[in-house]
Amino acid sequence: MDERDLVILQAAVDLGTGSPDEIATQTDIPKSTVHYRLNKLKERGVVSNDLLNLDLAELGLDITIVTEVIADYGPQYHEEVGQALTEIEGVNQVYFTMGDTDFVVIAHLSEREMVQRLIADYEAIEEVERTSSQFVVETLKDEPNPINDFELDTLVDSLLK
Amino acid sequence: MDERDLVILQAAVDLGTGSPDEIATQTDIPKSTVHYRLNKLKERGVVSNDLLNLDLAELGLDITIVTEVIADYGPQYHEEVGQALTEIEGVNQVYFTMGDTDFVVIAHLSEREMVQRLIADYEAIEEVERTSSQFVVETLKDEPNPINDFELDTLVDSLLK
DNA sequence: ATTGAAACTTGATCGTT
DNA sequence: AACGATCAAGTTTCAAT
Repeated sequence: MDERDLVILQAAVDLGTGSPDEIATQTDIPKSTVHYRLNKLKERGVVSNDLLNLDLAELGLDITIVTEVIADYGPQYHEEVGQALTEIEGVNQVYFTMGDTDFVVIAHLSEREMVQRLIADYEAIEEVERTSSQFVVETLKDEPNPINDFELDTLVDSLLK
Repeated sequence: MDERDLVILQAAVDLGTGSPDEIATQTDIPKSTVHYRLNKLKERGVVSNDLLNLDLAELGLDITIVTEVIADYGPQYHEEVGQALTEIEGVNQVYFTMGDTDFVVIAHLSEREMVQRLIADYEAIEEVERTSSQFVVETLKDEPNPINDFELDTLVDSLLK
């Protein structure tokens, strides 16, 4: 993995595509070179399926944190707090939930030090009252595409409209 | 959305690709028709980015549940329980965590009734001691690709090796 | 809306450096 | 490993239904 791989991956992520042609245009790297590099990355498993599955560990994002966030001041602040949560670097999923907990937030990080920064960022939001974080020791399943768990025709009633 | 759209989407999901050609071969629908249908689905936002981003609400999977699962019998059962959790229909993410909670599980469902089924499935696992579920009222962020939150060059140290 | 066929664009390969 | 040129394969368009 060198700078050139990074340039290619960055372009792929930005463009949301694994097309050698588009990446080549964006980066000014010849498309046969892009093609060659992408193949290497695929062989190594860093990238698969049109770049939309990335191996997080390979990319250094091997720390996952699940955090429950409780906010003050009632429901009218939820949208604002939620928005602030989504903007924190490393935050991947933000769910606004029913019950005592207000938000469940999942983040992927690259280094131990980022964990402190992350929690600090959560707690720096004015309306945040309390957070409770858990380290993920192992990710046992993380399908990019939830629909993979279903045969679509089991959902047929809600779909045929 | 009709049966034909479903056949096309199912093929796309099964094949893991949005290629009109491959879908046409798999389904025996002419590829220009597949192309036409896929464009309509893209216009409507049901599908994007090579079919790997699907609009869950559009697909009827508009209920999300976050569940904490606590298991008995110590760490030697974790792999087995974790495996069982991943196999439950609708379960999308399974994290094995440190702390009092053993697993965090995220599931996407299409109907209220499925929620009871889901919890029952969790609790039917022999070693599961207790579950605590929360409805997701709103998904504020759910990036399929965690790397989108980062400029790759901020991860450069861990990557350049 | 569907389709077969034509036109076009792109991805994959190859040979040279 | 890089890359320009080439070829194979794919996607997109089009005209007719």
